[in-house]
Amino acid sequence: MDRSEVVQRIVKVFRQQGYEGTTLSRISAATGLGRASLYHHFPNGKQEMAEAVLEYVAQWFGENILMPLRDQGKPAERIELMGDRLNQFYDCGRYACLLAIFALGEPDHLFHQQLNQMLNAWIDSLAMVLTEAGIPANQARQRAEDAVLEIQGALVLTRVLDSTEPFERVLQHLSLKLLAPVTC
Amino acid sequence: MDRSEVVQRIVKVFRQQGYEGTTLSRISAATGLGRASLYHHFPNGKQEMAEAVLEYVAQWFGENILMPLRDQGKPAERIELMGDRLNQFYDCGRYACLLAIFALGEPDHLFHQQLNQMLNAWIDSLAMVLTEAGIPANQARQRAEDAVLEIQGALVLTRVLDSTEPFERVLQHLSLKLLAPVTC
DNA sequence: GTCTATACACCGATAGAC
DNA sequence: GTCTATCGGTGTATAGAC
Repeated sequence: MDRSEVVQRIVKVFRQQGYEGTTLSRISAATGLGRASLYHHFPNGKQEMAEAVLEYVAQWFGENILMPLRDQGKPAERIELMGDRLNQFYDCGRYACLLAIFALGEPDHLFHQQLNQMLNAWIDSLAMVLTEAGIPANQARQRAEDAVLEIQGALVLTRVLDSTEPFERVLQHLSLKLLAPVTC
Repeated sequence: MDRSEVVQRIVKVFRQQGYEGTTLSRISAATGLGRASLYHHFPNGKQEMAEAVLEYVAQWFGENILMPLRDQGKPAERIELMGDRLNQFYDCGRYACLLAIFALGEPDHLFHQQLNQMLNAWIDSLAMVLTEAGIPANQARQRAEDAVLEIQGALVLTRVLDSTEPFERVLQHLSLKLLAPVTC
């Protein structure tokens, strides 16, 4: 089991338990590594594990969500691809979003700035696709923000209502809503 | 300081710190009561405090959000009123939603069923207003769910982006979107 | 009701043998 | 690298005086 596999298992714990709810015991159980081994791989302890988690997710997100958005191909297809990847990433909405989880606690939380940048990068990439599709810049930004907003909201509803329906519905209508002709 | 005031201060702690992040020390600091005093008021400790918090919020929510929705008056006005109350409740989106916070952890969390009921009650009440306004039942339910979804998403974005803009924007467009004429 | 004192478990983290 | 053993600190929870 290499480091990437270990980090992926830790990601799972943080996503399920939140930052405060994630304990070394749970991480130990999830990875099969003892406490001391964990400190061998992550000398700075829990915080370093959280940083590794965030780094892994940021990289995955960049490769699987942002890059396809900036890639070639029809706008609609790129957005559909993002939807597929999101569906995979969030397991039909059953997994919570680390952005939302790590944003809890004090507003000046450890990772706040990093989270802010990630979210903005996502919105920006999405907006760029829309401007490419001929949507005015301010409208594009707005719609992109709305799309991310709906995805985040859908994740909450999916968890609380115990149904993947909201998440799947939002994904289904993503490209249609985003690329709808400008009316006003 | 009566019990209600104490509970309100505890609510604040849970909303800011989440369930796991809320410690008796923080509650003690927020209320001015020592550990032992807290156990006098809530013999079952932290869990009972969380239950009291949820009960308080459920009651506030019922009186300030659900009742007005079921009340008399034009649908648009009732929805606007809900928006005002939400704006007050979430402090322009700066406060997180307890529904989302308490939904973390295992899917079969302590409060899951209660959260589920609260969210469903909200969606149902909203859908009822829409059917009253002449919107077909299935469409009404869908739109109501969408509205709650957008509010939850806006809370996440407002936190992470450090701007109340998304939340305020969502509230502003609530009644227009909900009561828009059916097109299909 | 609130205080001091305290019990006990678990937290994150470290040391040292292997 | 992983183990056992252990540290100091903090968590929840209680007991008993006032």
